[in-house]
Amino acid sequence: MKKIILVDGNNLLFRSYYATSYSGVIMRNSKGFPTNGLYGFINMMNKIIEEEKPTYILVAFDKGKTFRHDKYDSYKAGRKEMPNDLRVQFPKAKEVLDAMGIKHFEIDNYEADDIIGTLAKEVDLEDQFIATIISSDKDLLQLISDEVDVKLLKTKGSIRFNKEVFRETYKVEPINMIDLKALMGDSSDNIPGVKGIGEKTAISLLEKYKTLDNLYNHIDELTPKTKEKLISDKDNAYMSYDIATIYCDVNIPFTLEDCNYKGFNRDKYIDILEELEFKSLLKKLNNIDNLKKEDETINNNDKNKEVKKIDIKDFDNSKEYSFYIEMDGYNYNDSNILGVSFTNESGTCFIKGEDVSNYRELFENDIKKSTYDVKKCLILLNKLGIKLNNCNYDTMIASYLLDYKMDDDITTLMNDLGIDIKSYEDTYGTLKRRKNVELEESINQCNLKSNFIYNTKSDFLLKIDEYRETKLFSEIEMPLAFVLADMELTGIRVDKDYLLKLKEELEVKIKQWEQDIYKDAGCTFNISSPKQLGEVLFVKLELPYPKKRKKDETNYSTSKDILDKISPYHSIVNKVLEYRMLTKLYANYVVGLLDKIKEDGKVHTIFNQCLTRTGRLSSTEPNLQNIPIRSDYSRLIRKAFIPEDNSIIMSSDYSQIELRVFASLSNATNLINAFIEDKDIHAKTASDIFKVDIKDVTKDMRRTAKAVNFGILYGISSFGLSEDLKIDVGSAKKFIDNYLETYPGISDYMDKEKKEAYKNGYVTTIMNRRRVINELKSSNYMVRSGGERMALNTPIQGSAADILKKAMVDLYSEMTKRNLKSKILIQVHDELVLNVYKDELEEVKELVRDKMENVIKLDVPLKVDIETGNDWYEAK
DNA sequence: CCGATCACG
DNA sequence: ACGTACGTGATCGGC
Repeated sequence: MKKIILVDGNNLLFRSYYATSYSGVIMRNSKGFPTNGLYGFINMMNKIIEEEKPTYILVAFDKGKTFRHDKYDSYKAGRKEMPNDLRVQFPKAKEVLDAMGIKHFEIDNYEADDIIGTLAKEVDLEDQFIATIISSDKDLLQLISDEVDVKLLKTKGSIRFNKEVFRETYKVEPINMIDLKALMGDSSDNIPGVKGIGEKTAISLLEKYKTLDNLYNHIDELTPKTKEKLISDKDNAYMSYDIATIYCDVNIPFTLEDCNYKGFNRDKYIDILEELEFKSLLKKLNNIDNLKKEDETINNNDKNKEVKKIDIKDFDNSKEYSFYIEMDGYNYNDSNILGVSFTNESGTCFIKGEDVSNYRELFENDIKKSTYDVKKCLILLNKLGIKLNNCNYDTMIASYLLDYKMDDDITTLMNDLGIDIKSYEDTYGTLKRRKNVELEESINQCNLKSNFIYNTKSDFLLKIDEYRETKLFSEIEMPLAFVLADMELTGIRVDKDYLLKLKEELEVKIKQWEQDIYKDAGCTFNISSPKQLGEVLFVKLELPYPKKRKKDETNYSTSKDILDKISPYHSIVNKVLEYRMLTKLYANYVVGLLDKIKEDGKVHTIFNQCLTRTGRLSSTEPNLQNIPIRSDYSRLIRKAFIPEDNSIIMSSDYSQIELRVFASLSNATNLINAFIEDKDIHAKTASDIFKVDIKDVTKDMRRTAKAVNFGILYGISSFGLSEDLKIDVGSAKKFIDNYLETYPGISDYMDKEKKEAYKNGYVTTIMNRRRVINELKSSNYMVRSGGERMALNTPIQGSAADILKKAMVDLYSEMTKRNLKSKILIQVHDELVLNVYKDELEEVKELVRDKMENVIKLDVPLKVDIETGNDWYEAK
């Protein structure tokens, strides 16, 4: 049996284009030719060839709009014109295919679908071939048959649909995909479908009635609502049916046999890659060559050519090595070790999770080690009572500092560097649907990962050095991972009874508000649904909508600032606001938090050290960085966070750290002096810009000045400030101009910062943390100005993050050295929360102040405010 | 699964 | 003439 791969070329190029040009940033070669679509396209074609190993392959393209659709003007009108930057990439794509030795075809007035459909039918009719169709368009699923399956591309990975899988998913035959699309529509293809009918409803309808025609024949059996929808959109349904139907009768001037694939024209392929300047692809090509050479000497039957497998008995643990721990879940707090691979210069070996305890020596000895996500390792090993010594290199942290595209799955980085390996999710399945994985595959992947860590270490370290981030890496981020691991393991105690009491109290209050709101509205509805709420407020109660609505906008925004504006017109509005606050508190901070309390009566958050673009940490499960404080009632949640026995909670937060950093970076003398004199900075700013004595600054003036100060940190715009202060743009602009006149140097600083960012393509913080800002290259004004604001804000937010991170490392190291029982528990961007034993109170307080205030020497002093209490509420 | 909303710095 | 502040995470409704 011969297998032919049918690829939807338009679909592939479209996808790649939009996948890599988000925010309007277009990747180009040095001649300005747009290449973003092609990059993904070529990668995808390579992946197809590797995975499918086709002997027959064809890529189909659209040519002109299909005449069948001409009668539907509205359909045509709704289809967006192809951006020019994308259009010009099509001819190149075809050149690439020629160089790759892949046949491609297009024909006047037909779409790629139709060509694929015709060939799929041909495959059905003869008995030499079977076919696999590759696209992300579900429409093509209608072509599935005994001989034809579809590999449906998803954002992450792909799903292979054959008849059985299709039936299981959609409960109908593949050909009824057309009926399905007729009902549910497809926004990406401008197929309207029937309004108000989504995938779920459409499937359940077709499960019973099979086809669109039959459904309309039995329309009286349906619920009144559905019936009405179907009747009012009948024309659209049938038009959608027409559009979704793939035409399978194209005149094709070649045979399936003509699609034989014989491999690349290497020289031509390299030429094109060079022209497009796809260095990583060229490098990959090179690597493959090298691998092939190595392959013959090392291992000639294994798929993972570069790994030299050795037995654990033969592993020499006296020389530097890397290790990779594969776990059995997604969150290391609820997972265990599945297996570990170790790599040194002589090869890679693997041990199973259940054997790890027998090899504790491999973690606890003094030999230099490397890994990926050392914090994860520390916590997984801790469950087995195993320590980790001398692990001073973490590929995750290194790649984060080098601003690679990465996440907590090492395979993202590996793929990015051209190594072919399935993602964790592709291998082990999703949290809900786990896959059975052969031990062999697990071992191979784990080996590859460990091998990768070992082999890339020196390159990464060199690059870190080149970026002048060595100090940041070795003295801040690496040690910080150990601090964070300790904080996560320690956890924070939560008063469960208190939360349960609050829960009951909230349930009563929420019910009361609910009834009250229904009474005001004259009907019951889901208050939490912005759609229904908008309907009640602005249609039923006819409250004035205070904002211009864009045409074709169907929903009213019911956000807080809108509701604040209309609250004078009806008593219901404030009730809704109150209801919102209470339900938020209930779901997010009472029930949500209760769910996260472990058997030890504590919550153990996970701090993500390698996520934010600015260098800050983030916190999840639960997020302890957004516990309420701004409103009196909500902040009562903080009473639930309590100390250990014989301890108190201590909170130490930097006063105005970002503004201080900004003053220092921008060299604004007036601002610097204000901090040196330890003045109320917002009041001082107010007195400066309103030109009044500081004693005469009113509350309102101070509030305005505060907003301007914040605006400066965010990369101010007069519009943004006017929104925040609810004043007109003209006055906002005046405030800003005034500010910039009052503090000379700031304007120059911001210009300089932007210029540097444009020149380099990135910005840096005081510790040389780097953020690449591709938005600056955009031709889109909005995207570009967004980039400028990032360029202005990142050095400030990022430097402040650097400072607290270093303070944490310094503080932790001293606390450990002194053998203190007290612990750092939480970091909230400019604040540390500690559990402090009463007998250590004075010592810790002094230590915290010293380490935080003297962590770095700036042109302005750093200042912390320290509070203590019997819970987090009191310590503020 | 995404957008809206809102919690924090 | 653009349509707007920087950085996060959790929950909900509605497809």
